[in-house]
Amino acid sequence: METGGVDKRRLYELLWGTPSGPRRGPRPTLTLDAIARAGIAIADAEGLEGLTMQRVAESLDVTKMALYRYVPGKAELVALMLEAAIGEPPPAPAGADWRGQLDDWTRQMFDRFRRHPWAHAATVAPRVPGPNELAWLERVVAALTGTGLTAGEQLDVAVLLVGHARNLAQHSATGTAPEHGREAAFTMLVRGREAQFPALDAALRTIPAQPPGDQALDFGLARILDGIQALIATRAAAPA
Amino acid sequence: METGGVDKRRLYELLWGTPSGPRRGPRPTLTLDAIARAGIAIADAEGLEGLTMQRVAESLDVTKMALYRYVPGKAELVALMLEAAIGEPPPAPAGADWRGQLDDWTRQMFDRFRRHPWAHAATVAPRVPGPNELAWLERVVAALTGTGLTAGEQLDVAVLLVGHARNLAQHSATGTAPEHGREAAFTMLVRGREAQFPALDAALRTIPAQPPGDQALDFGLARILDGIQALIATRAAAPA
DNA sequence: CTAAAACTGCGTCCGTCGGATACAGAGTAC
DNA sequence: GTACTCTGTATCCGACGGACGCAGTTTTAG
Repeated sequence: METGGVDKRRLYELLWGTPSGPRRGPRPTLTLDAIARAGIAIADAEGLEGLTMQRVAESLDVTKMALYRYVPGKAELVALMLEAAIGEPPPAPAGADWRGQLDDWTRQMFDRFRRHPWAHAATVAPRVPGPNELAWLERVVAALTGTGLTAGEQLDVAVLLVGHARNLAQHSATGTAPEHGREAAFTMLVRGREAQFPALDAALRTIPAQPPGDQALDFGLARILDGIQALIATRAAAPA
Repeated sequence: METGGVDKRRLYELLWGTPSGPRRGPRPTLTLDAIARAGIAIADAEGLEGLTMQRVAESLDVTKMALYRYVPGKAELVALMLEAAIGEPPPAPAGADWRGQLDDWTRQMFDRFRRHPWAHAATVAPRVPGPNELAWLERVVAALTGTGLTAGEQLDVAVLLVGHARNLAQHSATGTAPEHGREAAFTMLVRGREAQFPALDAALRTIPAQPPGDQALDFGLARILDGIQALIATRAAAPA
């Protein structure tokens, strides 16, 4: 049923193509953007499994097959949804150094992913990046320009940060349970198997009540930025 | 079609349950492990979309419905596949400090994810952790015991490292193109839009021929471990 | 002003998927 | 030996993604 394959050429046109001029035939009743937004609304509420061409069409008061006049298939629809859901990057915080900019950047990215939990699954497969996605990347590179990091390292930083934001957004949105933290779930599993997981058991015993929040995001982000800062310091001390 | 929902209670039994004693009726012709391994072989070759109950059954010379005597549904099968594919954690390198242990741990995890590209998609949804998954987590906590990090921080480190390994394994296995690196793909997109992505354009011009390998994994891992090391240093200097 | 051309939206159809259900046979415990 | 229970299978279903062709509508060419 699901082809799974993405029509890369057509998807590139959809993502980067300019709105065409006057065409022949009846006016299209739909817009790519409206379709993408309808899909986003459904996926936000019920996930990618709940996203059906039928449901998208219904929410737009159109037949299912009408959608295929705009989008080659479901895979390309999800790609368009992703580009629209990520949106344009927010303006860089004024007067911030590279660290402040990257910190803000990561938290903004985290927010987008958390608002659209399906986005994680949508970014697992290799994909054609859209204008918005490239604009986000541009922000990272711009923030790191002049720090002494090579271009390859700047891209590596972007990969590192977006990966962290995406990873933690998943943990935050689809937490093991609404009422318990992840520690409670682990404790239940370790109980009675202390011999098998001694270190884990000892650690879980010392854990206090977990304040809800994005503590894991903060922790990882601080470590990553500390590590980058250390590298920049060595580059500044001994420029190549 | 796909229920999407996982039977948590039944899955817990499958993952953690002990092999039952003598039962009545005919001997089962299959094993949970054999089914999981058959599924892994198919998913390794064709991804999760190519994984079908039908195909798994065929490769085991059984009817499709026979599988449902062992596994409640496809979601639980994938969970069992994941647990089997991750496998037991390798022995910790002898005589290594926490950094050496975590470095090795992350690379080993990276290897598992790269060998099974579908594992990333399988770990997007919240899940019931199996014995192997918990054993891997135990290794991280054990390595960090005595460093002054709190239990919560130790778990945060595990989340950070496994996220990085999983993220980079995806980039490595499903690279944008076999012949070009990611930089080549970006360059094609930025070309002609230099005004829109000035920093990215400038960076891409300075990029040398990219030696294939796991450079991005190394870079991010080094930054993360540097950041953790800095935190441990402050804890050692001012113990709470 | 007319006619051809092109494009939209839709109805119908198909193959495949995950899964429910019911049944016949095989093996075990009493 | 007999009753019970578990296995494997055959059949069936609804839902999904997508192909195809038709009819209507709007723009362009003459």
